[in-house]
Amino acid sequence: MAVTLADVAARARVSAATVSRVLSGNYPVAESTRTRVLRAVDELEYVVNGPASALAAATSDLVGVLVNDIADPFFGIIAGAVQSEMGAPGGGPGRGGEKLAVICSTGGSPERELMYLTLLQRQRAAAVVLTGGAAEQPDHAAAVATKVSRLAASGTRVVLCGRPPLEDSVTLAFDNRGGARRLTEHLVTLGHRRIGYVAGPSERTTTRHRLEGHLAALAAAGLDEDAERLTVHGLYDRPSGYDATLELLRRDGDLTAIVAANDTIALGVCAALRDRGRRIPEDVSVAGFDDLPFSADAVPSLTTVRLPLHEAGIRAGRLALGREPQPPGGVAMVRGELMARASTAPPPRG
Amino acid sequence: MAVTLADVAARARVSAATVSRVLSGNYPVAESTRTRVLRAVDELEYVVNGPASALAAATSDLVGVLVNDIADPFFGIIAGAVQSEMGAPGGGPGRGGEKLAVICSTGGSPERELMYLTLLQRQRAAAVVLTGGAAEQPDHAAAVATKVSRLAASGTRVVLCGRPPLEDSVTLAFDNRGGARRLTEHLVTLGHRRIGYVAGPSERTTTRHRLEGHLAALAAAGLDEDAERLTVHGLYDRPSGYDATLELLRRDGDLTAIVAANDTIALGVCAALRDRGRRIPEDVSVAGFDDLPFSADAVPSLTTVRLPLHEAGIRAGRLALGREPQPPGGVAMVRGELMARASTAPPPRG
DNA sequence: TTGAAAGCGGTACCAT
DNA sequence: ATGGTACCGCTTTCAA
Repeated sequence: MAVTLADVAARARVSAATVSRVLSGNYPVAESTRTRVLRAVDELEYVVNGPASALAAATSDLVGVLVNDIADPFFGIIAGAVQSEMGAPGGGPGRGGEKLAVICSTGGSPERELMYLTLLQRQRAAAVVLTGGAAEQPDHAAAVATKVSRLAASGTRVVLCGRPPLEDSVTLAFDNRGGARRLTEHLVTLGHRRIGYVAGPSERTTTRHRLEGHLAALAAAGLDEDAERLTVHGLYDRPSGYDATLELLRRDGDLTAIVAANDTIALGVCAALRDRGRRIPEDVSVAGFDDLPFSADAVPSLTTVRLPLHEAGIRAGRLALGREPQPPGGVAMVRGELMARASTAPPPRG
Repeated sequence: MAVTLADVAARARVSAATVSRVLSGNYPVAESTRTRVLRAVDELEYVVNGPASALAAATSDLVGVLVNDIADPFFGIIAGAVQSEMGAPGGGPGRGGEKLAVICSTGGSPERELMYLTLLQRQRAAAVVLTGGAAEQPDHAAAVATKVSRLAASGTRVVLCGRPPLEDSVTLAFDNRGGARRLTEHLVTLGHRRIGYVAGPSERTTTRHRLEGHLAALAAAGLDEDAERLTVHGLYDRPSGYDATLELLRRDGDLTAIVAANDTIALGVCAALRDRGRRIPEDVSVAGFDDLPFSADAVPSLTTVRLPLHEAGIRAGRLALGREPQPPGGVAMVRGELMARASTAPPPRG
């Protein structure tokens, strides 16, 4: 049906083996034959059969990227960066090393995470990048750890991005604890005393780490008495931020600042504050986390921790492709930058 | 190295053929053997070899999804919806029909679009979903059309989503012209006379269609004299919206409304207006397009055309999987809903 | 430098 | 209902 290697070989009057060598380019071939083969490839519009190639070579050029939610720009930026690292231009038939990124949206579900890992194992993926905080249920964590080991054992490189280190893999860890701590410390320095916190789902590592940083800052300032009461958990989405804010205002109408566990939540926080007649930042300061392109518009924050998502994605991609040496200890820490916009600092009322 | 079908067959004391039948589930097998095989699969932690399977069956369970920019929520929503349509839960070893969505970010580049199509052809993808407006350069359009035909010829189903119909494929077309027309008509009805328009890149079909709708509405109201002067082109991103707005204000400082070709642009429009001291919507109304989750926060629009992106993605997925019958004529029109928020209507000054 | 041929791991047709 | 067995298209020794 479709054009095969044999067809090309016949037209170029060489053996299939030679064509294969020309295309993979990792074997010496006479220049004259080489051009002859390439011409045949061109004339026949030959396109390599990926599955056959993967079967014979025991590895495919697929790279899996697991994200919580593909519609969330946070993951979109990382995934896009990973993918951009894969694509060497010039998509001729030759396997110029171009990899294909398979982006899988787990919706935060541990089951789907495992399902996708299995699917990628089935595809004999060259590498897998796992992004986003991990679920903390012990059994699922163990299942994931096992899967990761299986993948690694079958030659799939595994890169963890923004989640706790695991055996048989490299990790790019975000400094969530430190970033969150500096964020709240900054608010405290400005004089805020009643600070609300809108956290993510409690069973995620990212959620816990950011919350720990926040609490550490409060404790250091002796403000941890009300901490628990002024913390509300939700999902990492806008509606949760909205609802959580209403709840916070119910618990303490005199808050002067609200820290959102991420920018998407901060969006909802702002909307709720506006709907309750609070001006931002004159009445209440809002602080965010992450590095979303629209956050500057939507979150007129007093202060923000900007995570270098794009760079992190690029590095994750390089690690996945083995283009970058393993970090010492297998873990590289990625720090967020504290962005304080003093001009929008609100007058603390506390 | 890895566990193979033969291993499972041996352990279950059946032939490889039987194991294959049990796993694909599309052939009668005695219940007793069936359970025996499944147990062996379980005990051996067998995972099908995708490439081998794809080679033998001459089709893979990969579905390609091409988007302009994975970090743009517009495409994220569509891609996520397509993917959710692929994943039947229960990721056991059996090929329960679960497909793997390969999301490819072209960055709007025609070359990369072609490259990814080739890559997907190489993978023998089961289907390909092309989203986003097409480039209008004749040669590229022809190249894409050819590629699509090649793909279709080799058994890959092709679905076009939000782009002009093509041979050998089904199309889900957004009613950009109609939506944009109704948007501007609404502004005109409210009394606006000086309406600016921030368009996307001029070589995209989406851009042209939306602009045509806008111009048609202006022409119908006899307002098309200044239309060209009050139209600025840019990219579909925030910075372009910002810059374009500054340019518009330079050309006519008395605009009472600005229509943005999409919500991302609208974000930039709002930012620029604020930076220039204009209040929204009291001084200037901003209108958007699309259906981004944060647009309600970021774009306090007078009016918006809400495209049902999620539903469109779902339908695209169904069409790609052949779960939905082809629409009559191969083209299904998806209309956007006009969302007018009367309460935020500004007083037209014109 | 090039060719011949043995797999790689399933699938599906043909028997039984 | 099950087994035997040619392929599927490419990669990679091993020879020449």
